[in-house]
Amino acid sequence: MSAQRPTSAIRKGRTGVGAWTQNPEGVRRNILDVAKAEFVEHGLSGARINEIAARTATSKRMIYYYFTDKEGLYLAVLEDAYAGIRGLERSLDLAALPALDALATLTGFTFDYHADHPDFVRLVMVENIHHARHLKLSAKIGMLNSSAMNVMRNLCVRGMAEGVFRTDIDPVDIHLTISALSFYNVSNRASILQVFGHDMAVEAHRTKRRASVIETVLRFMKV
Amino acid sequence: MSAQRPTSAIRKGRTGVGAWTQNPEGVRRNILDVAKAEFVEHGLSGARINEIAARTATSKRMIYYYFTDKEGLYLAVLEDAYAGIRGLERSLDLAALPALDALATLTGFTFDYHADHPDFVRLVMVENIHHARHLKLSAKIGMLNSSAMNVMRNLCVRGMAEGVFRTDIDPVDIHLTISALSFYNVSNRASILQVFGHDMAVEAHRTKRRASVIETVLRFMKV
DNA sequence: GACAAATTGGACCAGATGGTTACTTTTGTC
DNA sequence: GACAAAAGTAACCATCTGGTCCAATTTGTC
Repeated sequence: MSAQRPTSAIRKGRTGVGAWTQNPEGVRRNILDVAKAEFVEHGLSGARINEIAARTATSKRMIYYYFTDKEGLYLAVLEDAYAGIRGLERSLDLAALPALDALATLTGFTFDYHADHPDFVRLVMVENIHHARHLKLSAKIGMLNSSAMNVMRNLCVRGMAEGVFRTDIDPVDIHLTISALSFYNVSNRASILQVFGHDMAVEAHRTKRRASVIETVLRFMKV
Repeated sequence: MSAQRPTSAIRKGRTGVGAWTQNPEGVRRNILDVAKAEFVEHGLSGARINEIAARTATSKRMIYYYFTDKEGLYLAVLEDAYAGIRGLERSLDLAALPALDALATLTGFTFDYHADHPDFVRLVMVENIHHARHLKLSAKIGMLNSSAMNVMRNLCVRGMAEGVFRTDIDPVDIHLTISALSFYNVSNRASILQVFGHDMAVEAHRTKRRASVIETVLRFMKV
């Protein structure tokens, strides 16, 4: 969320004995949080290093000390954001549910994750504006994301075996559908509000939309 | 599309009698085309006025002459892009078709429009990054967009009357679904490619996805 | 031919921007 | 206590950036 003061170290503008504590992780974290907020708000080109430095509990010096340059900082923010989503699907334990319930759960979860993490959505938007150049660059992010597809693939196989899913379904296709329906409300919130006067962040709208998305996915998959 | 030379006027770097012709519309158009390409590629903050000027058949001087400043230029580009989509739905003559066919046609059309106009999609992304601040500002764009919703509303009423649509459907909801499923493939093309190795711009993928989207919408709407 | 609009050319500018340098001090650990 | 890593301070820099100004010429129209 918003940048919090590191638990130790860094009391800006103070020098002398006992003025600060070594806390590399804390400083990194602090910079990362502030930078994320800036990149989310203004995009990669729009974000200002000086501004980030100013909002930080530390200094511009430390940004370059830890992240080399603007691109390095942005990449670190991106990787940090992706780190948050990975493995989350696994915590769902879909295997315990009948395929149809599992699909509904997975869809609802995906919808919620996007709605609850607009920052992540906006970073992905920014990244797409830049043709996913940094995603391409990041070894870290690369492998971790096929896990989501594996979950989907397994679920499809099981649902077909149970006889509750159509057998001509492509896992990639249904994954795209779920992502699209979860992503769009958040990514295009501003233009939807402007054009239709409909704010997707309003609790009632969100709840209704959530149900509708699940319904859409289930109807598509059912035999 | 890409910036074309104006039909008359402007042969860069030439002076003297007969060197150029007055052509306000041509010059405006030329600037607009170049600017659009730049904003689409780099976003609002990332686009460089100097770069735009250089790619233009005319000069930076003329950009400010016609568009006042960067924001003015961007707004003009945005309005121009929206002007392209307006009224297009009306040319479909959905009324001539049974409601189900009309819905399939409208969905396919929306899908195609997005796929064929990635520039438009990217401008909308950029605009959303900026919280649709300029959309808000533009009187021009404001009114024109409710037309799409009217088309949808009429179709819904008719489909329900025909007894082929569910009666508990919200026109806004189905419109969002169609938009989301049309928008996402284009807006997130780069990250989809990166994460799944699946290029939505490949003809075969696009065709398959198109059919799937229509199927999704129809299944959702059918009684 | 007068006059406004269109167009050209290019120098110029102040402030912002990403990034660097140089140097010092403090901390933590062995 | 030695030493490297962590942190701080603050000035500095080259370049870029959006934007302006000046000064002139050409066109089209009435």
